[in-house]
Amino acid sequence: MTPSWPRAIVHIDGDAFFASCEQAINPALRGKPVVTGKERNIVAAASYEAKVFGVHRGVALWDARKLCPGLVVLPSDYETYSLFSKRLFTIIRRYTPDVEEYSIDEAFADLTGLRRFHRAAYETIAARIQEDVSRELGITVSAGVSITKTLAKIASKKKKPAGRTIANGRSVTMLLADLPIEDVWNIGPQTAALLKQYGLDTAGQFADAPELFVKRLLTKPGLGTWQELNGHAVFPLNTSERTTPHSISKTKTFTPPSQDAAYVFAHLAKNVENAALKARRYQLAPRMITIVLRTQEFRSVGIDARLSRPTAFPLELLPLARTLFERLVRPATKYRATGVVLKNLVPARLAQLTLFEDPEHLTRVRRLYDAVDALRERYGKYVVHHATSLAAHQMQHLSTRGDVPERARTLLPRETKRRRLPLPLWQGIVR
DNA sequence: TCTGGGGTCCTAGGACCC
DNA sequence: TCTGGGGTCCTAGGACCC
Repeated sequence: MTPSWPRAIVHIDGDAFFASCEQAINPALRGKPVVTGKERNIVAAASYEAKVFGVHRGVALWDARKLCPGLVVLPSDYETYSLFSKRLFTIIRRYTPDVEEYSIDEAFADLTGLRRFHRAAYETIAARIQEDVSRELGITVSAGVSITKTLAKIASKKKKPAGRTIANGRSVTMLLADLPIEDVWNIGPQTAALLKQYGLDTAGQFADAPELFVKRLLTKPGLGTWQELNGHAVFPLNTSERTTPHSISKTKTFTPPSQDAAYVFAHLAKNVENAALKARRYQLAPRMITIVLRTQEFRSVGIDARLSRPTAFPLELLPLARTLFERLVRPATKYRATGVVLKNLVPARLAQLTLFEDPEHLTRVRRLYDAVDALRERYGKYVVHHATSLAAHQMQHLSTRGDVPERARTLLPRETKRRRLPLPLWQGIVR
C-alpha cells in the first residue's frame, strides 16, 4: 500500500523536445524558429522561437509558415529523438534508480530519502539533473518536485522552459487554486465537462470536494487523481522497462478521401504490412486483429477477428483483412483513413500450428518473410511489398517523389496464385 | 480541437462454472 | 427441477495520455 511518509517525486519534462534535439544537433538552427512534422504537414513540435509567432503543436504547416516567415521545417527523426531520450533517462538514473520513462520526453523519478545520500535538498537534486541534461545533451528540461506524481506533473508545467517548481505545503494550494480542471493530468474532456456541471472549474475546487462525492461521481482513476491532488501518492511509479508493446497499430490518412474500395483496401493492406513488420521486429505475433475505416465525416467503424493461430505474416493476415474489410466497407461512402490494430500479442515462437496444418507450408512462409525482412533491412522499407498494397505505395511515390527508392517492386505472389490455406485462419468475426 | 498517429488502463457485462 | 450466490475469465468500448 501507499507508504505513510511523504514522497519526493520529480517530474522531468523536455522543453519543445523534438525541436530542441534538432537544434542541439545542428548549431545553425539555434535561436531560429524550428518545427518538426514535415512528413505529416502538421507541426509535431515547435521551438520556443516559433511559439512566439503562435506556432504550436497541431498547427497545419501551411498556416505555420504564414504565421512565421523564415520558419525552418524539418521531418521528424524519431531515431535521433529516441537516442536523446535514452540519454536523458540515463542521466536521471544517476540520481535514483526509481525512474519511470513515462514518454519519449518525460520521466517521473522518486527521490524520497535521497537527500542525505546526495547531501542536497530535493530541489537541488532536481536542479543538478537539469544542469547535467543541459550540459551533456544541449537541451533543456523543466522540473516539478512534489509529493505525488500528479502534483509533480502540474508543477513541472508551471515554469517553462528550463523552469523548476517545488510544490509542498501551502504552495500546493496556490498551485491548484487557478488551475483549470482540464489541465490536470488524467482529467480529459469528458471528466472535465462532468465536474464543471457540478461547479468544479479548477483543480483546487475539485481537490476540496468531499471524498464521498468524488467516489460516487468518478471511477478509480478519477478518485486516484483526487487523492493525489490532496497529497496522497496512490499512482505508483512504473519503473519496469517497457520492452514489448501490448498492441501495435498503423493508421494512415490519405488525401483526397476515396470511395474506390480497391484503392482504400490497398491502403489498409499497406498498414497491415507495416504493423506486421513491426510485430516481427519485436518477435511478436497477434492473436487478434482489428481493422478500422474512417469516413470523410470522421466517423470510425471497426471490426475484430480472432486468429486461430498467432501470425505476423501479411500473407496470412491479408486474406482475413480483406474479409473483414468487405464486411465493413459501404458503397458510395468516402473514406479518408484506414487502420489496423494487432492485439493480444504473444511471442512469435509460441505460434503453434493448429492440428491440421501443413508444417512445411508454415516453414515456407517463414522463410519468405525472413528473406523479405532481410531485403528491407538492407535496401529500406519500400523495396518489396505485397501486390495488394501496390496502389497505396504508388500514391506515395507520387506524393514524395524522389524520397522513395525507384527499385520498389512487387515480389510476392498475387492473391490468385496464393496457396489456399489448409484451414481458414480466423475463427469468426467478433462484431 | 476543424480533427495525426501510437499507445495504456479501466470497467461493465456476458459466459461459464460450482 | 428450480433457484441463489459467488468466482473467474474474457471482451468491447470508453477515456485518457503524449
